[in-house]
Amino acid sequence: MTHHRTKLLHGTLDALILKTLHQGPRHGYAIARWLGDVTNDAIQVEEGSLYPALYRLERKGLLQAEWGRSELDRRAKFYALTSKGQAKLEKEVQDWARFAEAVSTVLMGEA
Amino acid sequence: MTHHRTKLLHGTLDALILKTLHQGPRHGYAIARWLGDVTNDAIQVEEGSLYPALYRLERKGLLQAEWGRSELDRRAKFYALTSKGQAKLEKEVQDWARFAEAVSTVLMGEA
DNA sequence: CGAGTTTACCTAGATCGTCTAGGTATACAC
DNA sequence: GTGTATACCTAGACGATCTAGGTAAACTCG
Repeated sequence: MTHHRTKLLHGTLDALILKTLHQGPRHGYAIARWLGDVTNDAIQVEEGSLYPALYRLERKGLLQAEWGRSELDRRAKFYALTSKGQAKLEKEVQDWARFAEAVSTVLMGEA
Repeated sequence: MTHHRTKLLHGTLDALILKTLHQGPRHGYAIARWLGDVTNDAIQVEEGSLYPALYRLERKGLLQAEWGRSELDRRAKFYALTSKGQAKLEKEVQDWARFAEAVSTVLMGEA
């Protein structure tokens, strides 16, 4: 049904998650939903990508997890950005900006 | 020595190659060099990524290869964009634009 | 009340693209 | 004639995402 439009996500997912949490703690499901919402579904994060990514980030000390209750009163694991995660976010944003500009230069050039 | 700055390349390499060849036939080595040059090395394509990518694209009928001689008189394989490759390029450029805009929206948002 | 849907999480294995790290051969510089 | 740059090739490792399953609880609605 939905189109898995992109292998492009590769390498950017971590940054997207970190940025989402920069607004404050959120549980996993909400992160994916939010990313889809604000990008008009240009970014669709599958759960099989999402949860492993969250563990990875937690294991690296970039996120801190805590069990709680969602807005709808279901059990949910809330993730918060650590200071290490904040630093990582800044670096990744820079990398992205540089890379995206480079790719755009090439792809959008009239040539 | 050089920094392999990015897993971000994932998924965009095909488009970058196609676009490079949109300017006219080039041999593999020259494609990688040109991408590095015009992007100030923000995009660095390793040979171990480059050649497999070229085969992939050729196998799919997006490129056509022909042996010849380089500017420096060494044997070199020149790749040219096919019409199928041209069409693919256009689609990939669109996909990139959409995706990059979405990522930028998220990452650059003040939030 | 009970069936179906949504929320929310989890995970093994497949897939696929890139990178590492080797290798060959030729041309030119010195 | 030794070293460097050009130009290509490839096996295997690696790593991130996706597929496709699964669980459990809460709400919806007849």
